[in-house]
Amino acid sequence: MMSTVDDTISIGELAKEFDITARAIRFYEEQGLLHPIRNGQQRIYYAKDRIRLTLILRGKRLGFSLAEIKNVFALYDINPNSTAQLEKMLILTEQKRAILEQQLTDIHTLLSELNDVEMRCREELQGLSQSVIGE
Amino acid sequence: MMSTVDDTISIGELAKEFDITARAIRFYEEQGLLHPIRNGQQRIYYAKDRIRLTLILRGKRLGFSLAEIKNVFALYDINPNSTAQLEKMLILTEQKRAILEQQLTDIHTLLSELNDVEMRCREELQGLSQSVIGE
DNA sequence: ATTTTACTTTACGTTAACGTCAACCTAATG
DNA sequence: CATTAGGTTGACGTTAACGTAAAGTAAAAT
Repeated sequence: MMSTVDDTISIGELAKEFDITARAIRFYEEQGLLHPIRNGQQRIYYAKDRIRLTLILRGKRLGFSLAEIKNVFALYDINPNSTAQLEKMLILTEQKRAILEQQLTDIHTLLSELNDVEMRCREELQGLSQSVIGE
Repeated sequence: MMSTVDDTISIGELAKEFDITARAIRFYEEQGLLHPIRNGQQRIYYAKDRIRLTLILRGKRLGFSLAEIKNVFALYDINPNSTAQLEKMLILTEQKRAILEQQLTDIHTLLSELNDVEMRCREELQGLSQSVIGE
């Protein structure tokens, strides 16, 4: 067998690497988010597919739908020739930005609230252990 | 009619205020996230319900499920008496914190990428207008 | 008095994002 | 050569978070 020193991986390896199922990866392909090359019947994945997957999962963590993520990909893929397209793209990016910045403030709010809960917890625990010691 | 100067509102008003449907509000109640008082058959909402709704919607924006949001509410509602409960609570808040901080880095990454796209767009547009002027 | 208007419950429909078989292929291994 | 370990394509099932339609109630306005 030839020493095929390439950077390609199978769907199973890719799944393991990203801790998702092969089914999910095939689904992303169905939805047009991935376009792996075939070796006969089997899918083979390159580094660029890993990058795509990274972007997909990040988008998901942020609450974007797969359709929205596909749109974002389109922003990168379009060869921006027409002024109209470019301006549409600017509008889209602005919308995303607004959502993301709302999320930023949401997260900061929630984090500080979590801090409060945590502090109250620790104080309670402190009090409990004190009363046990005191007994 | 008496000048019932109270701070209560109907489901319709609440829906309008938060720009969601009454159905959604009833659904949150079904799931145990809201507990409005009744006036006969009708639901009436107080300020504390508004606060709850604010928290629900914020949680949703951050990608939490309604079940998770309910759990977070439980964190506040529990009268924390047992050490075990308090420690369980600390574990939960830590998990949330980890997720939120992951989201923070995700968002910063995405925002800077959006910046790149935007800049490239503006440059393209600049180039186009230049070539038009030059003609 | 009747027509709006706003509410109620019940219940079935919908969409996204996969999970979960089933039935098949195919390369490597004992 | 039979078996295991991966992969493949259907195709149907599942869950969350509501949407939507039907049928009834209750107060308010005409």
